[in-house]
Amino acid sequence: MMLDPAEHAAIEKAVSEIKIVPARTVMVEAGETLRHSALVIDGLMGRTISDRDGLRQFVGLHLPGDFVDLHSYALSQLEHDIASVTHARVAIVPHDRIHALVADTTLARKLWFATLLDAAMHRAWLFRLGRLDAMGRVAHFLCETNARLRAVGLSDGRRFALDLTQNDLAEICGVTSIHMNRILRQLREEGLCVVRSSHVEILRPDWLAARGQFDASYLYLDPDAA
Amino acid sequence: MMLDPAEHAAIEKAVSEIKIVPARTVMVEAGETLRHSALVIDGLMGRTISDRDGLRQFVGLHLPGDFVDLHSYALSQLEHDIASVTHARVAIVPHDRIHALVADTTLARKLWFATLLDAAMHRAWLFRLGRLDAMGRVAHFLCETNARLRAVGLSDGRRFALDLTQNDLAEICGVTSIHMNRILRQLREEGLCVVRSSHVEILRPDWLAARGQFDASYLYLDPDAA
DNA sequence: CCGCAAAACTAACCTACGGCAATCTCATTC
DNA sequence: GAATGAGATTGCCGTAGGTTAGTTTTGCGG
Repeated sequence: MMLDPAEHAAIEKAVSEIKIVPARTVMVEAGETLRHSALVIDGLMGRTISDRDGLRQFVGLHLPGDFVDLHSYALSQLEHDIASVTHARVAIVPHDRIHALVADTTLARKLWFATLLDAAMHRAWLFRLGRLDAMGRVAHFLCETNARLRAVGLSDGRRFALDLTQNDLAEICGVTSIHMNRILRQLREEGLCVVRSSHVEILRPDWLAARGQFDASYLYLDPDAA
Repeated sequence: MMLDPAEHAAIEKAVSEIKIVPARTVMVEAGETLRHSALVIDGLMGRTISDRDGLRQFVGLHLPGDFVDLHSYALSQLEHDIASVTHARVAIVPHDRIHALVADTTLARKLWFATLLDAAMHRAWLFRLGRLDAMGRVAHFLCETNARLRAVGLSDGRRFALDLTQNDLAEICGVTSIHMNRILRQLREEGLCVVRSSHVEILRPDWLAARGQFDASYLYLDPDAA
């Protein structure tokens, strides 16, 4: 988000509480009225929408450093759930303190920008679900996650830890977990990418990006993160 | 967006130009550097992402009254195209004038809110593509569009004009136009909904909402728009 | 009123993915 | 180290939706 140190400190000071969220726990349910937002410190948090049978579609995945629901500040209630994927720690920032923060117009713009990045990611996900087949979706997602993790120093560009079950991946990519298993096997057998027990290794990054038609520009990362 | 008259006037005064966009014209291409945003006056505008074969996925559809690319103000370049669907008129608002507008913190918050609504709609679209079958997607989209058009007085709750071809609908719902044709025929034959030559008539709104698992809350419309 | 293009529609065939039903492999706990 | 349970894996079969290759309708300019 390119916050300068002063802004960083200001946000840090606005934190009221550090919350521990056990793995696979719904932290916020759709429709709840919220008076604070959450910032991921470590672990993975997800935003999900459930269908009438309780089957979930992920609409976002949040890594350490991400504001999960900054938008709840302006919306005050959300139309989706917020749940932990892994065990996680989040910093709680009360809305009234955000209100004080955004008195600084520059910071206000940066926070706005952060929510716009989320929206850009939503659009990339729409493309993924609308135009790619199952393997393309997985490829696209892995490229995206690799790029994002790399930007926060959690990937070396080929290998990274990612504590998602095949079922989580399925809920992200809009396929069944059985089919996700088949796709992962294919990727493995073809020597392109190994996704196994919370660890991902991309053997042919260029190929994966082509297969998923991935172009990182929507992440608006620093140019140095080649 | 619930702007008060003064705010409305302020935005109107910020318009530099009214632009006519012929039907099916790309107005802004991904990657272009933008110095203004556009507000739809009449017609339909769409936001699309193309795959490598040029096949498009709609990631948003904008009706009269919508800001199409307000987010370009903070992002300055977009990762998707903006194209007219029908013949349209748009009001151009230069970014430097928006900069002046957002000096008013209240208005800044409302514009932020407007971009958050877009994001909420993206998430609903993600749910649509990720969890619904083709008929569910169409049902969901028609319910959404009906609700949105109703909010601006362009639908009576059952019938409305919608100048989309079957191919447009296909690009919105992530299916082929051939399959879209099959779905529309089914809806017609089962007496649920008639979509024909730029006109939609919903015969059984409740059924359609159930079929598409549609819940309008993500549109954050006034409560009176039952 | 004709000619043309775009859109709507149809049919026959094919495949990617879903659904179901097992089985297998771990890691955890007592 | 047996018991438990979550997750991974596999096979089989059914179907929603894609593909290809048309024909028919609609709307529009001349």
